[in-house]
Amino acid sequence: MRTIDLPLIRRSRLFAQVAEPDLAAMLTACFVQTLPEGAVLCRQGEKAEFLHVVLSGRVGLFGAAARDEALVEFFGPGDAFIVPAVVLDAPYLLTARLLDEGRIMMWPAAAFRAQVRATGSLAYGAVLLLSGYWRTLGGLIKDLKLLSAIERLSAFLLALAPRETGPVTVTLPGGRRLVAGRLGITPQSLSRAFAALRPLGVSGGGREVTIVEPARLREFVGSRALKGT
Amino acid sequence: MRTIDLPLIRRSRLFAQVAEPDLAAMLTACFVQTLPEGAVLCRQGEKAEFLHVVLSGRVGLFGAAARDEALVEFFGPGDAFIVPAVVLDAPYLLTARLLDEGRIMMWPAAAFRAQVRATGSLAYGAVLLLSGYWRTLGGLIKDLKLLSAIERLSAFLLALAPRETGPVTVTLPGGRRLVAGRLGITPQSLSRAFAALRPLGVSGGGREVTIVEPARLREFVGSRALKGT
DNA sequence: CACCGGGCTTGATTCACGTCAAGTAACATG
DNA sequence: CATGTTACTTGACGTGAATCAAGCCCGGTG
Repeated sequence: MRTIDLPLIRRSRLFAQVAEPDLAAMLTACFVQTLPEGAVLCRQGEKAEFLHVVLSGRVGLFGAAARDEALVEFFGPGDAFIVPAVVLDAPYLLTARLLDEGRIMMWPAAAFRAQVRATGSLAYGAVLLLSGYWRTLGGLIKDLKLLSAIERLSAFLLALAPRETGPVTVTLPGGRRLVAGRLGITPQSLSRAFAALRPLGVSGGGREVTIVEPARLREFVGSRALKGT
Repeated sequence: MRTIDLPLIRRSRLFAQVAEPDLAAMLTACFVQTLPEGAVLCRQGEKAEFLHVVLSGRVGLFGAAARDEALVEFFGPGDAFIVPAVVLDAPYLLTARLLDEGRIMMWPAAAFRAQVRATGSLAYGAVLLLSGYWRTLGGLIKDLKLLSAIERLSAFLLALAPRETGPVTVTLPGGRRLVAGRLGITPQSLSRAFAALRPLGVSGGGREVTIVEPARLREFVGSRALKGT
């Protein structure tokens, strides 16, 4: 555990309410690893052994099936994922893989379970974290069931853009292949979706995409999709 | 609050770890309502005002879009839903509607937020509850992205069936329209999906469906879809 | 009994997206 | 400089599911 990691750990929502001495005590059981891109942190079907907290880099959660796999969600610094598998002491539902090189804090499952049960402030942090994730997944399901591929891409781009009216340039979180997985479509379809959005002022080179007029895009997806919200 | 409700409340995972005197104190802020089928408990986009705990009946969470809406998940007795919106003090992401007549406990949002922050055992219960829900949604997304409609129906039926080998009769949680929404397809497609499964030993009258040989169905969905789990 | 309305099924057609297959561009490697 | 290699785009074609449109079955009502 390097001292350089501490501020990153502190910043996680999981620890926001934990008092300083408690935090120090908790972390004695943990260790930090630097891992390369592509490293697998946990595998679908295996028993939960560690809670992982992302300190740097990004992690993707994948669901595997016969031939292909789908990205379910991804996480960045400050996120603690697979909390559910750990607290319920259940097998991992998904496979986690590093999308970049990154530093990951490992927290032995049994120790974490005991801490959550014993420390109210940690449990509260977990509630906040899980609440955010639940909303993310709920929104994802809504999108998958109700929106077309093009609409989902629009919504995705808008979510990436800061709430502005002028032209914005957003950076895609990874290659197009990854984005396609997140949207639940193939890379080819993603390409077509980008082409379909070009007339609406979405010009995309490589990993950078600029939206000429977010309002227009917002109106497009809004009119076709969301009523409330 | 009727005394008849207490055992139901106790049974909820949310309160599993809460000591008896604490529980009594918490419940002073709550009240219980009997509501008819179709009653709307909360509406997408509105600010969270109550946490709802289902005591009897079933509740569906729907996402609304321009013309249609999709069922995201449903809940039964013991479930406390929209915890995330309440603890984050954020607008509801989804609309909740009663699928049957049912008794619902209402817990004012501010009071619940304060209790979760103050009472570790309640926060721990919330962590368990949310963990379960996260896994449900994660599985749902995996299914939506990787499985065909027929495969999703198979998996859904198998999840309803007790872990048996012999012929099983399962009861659908509501009309076919509802099931179709849950699976992310139209009622017509559901009908066709049932027809497609008939050769595999799935005979469906009305709301009861009997599976002649669960193992065969399991093999069907397994071979085509899930590798690990 | 005739009548009607809602839920389920079935058929014909349409459409979105996946699949297969080239083709292009950027970059590293021999 | 030729050559992979990888990432992205584009086109042609097939398919799964939505849509449109009847029919069917069943319970309620006059």
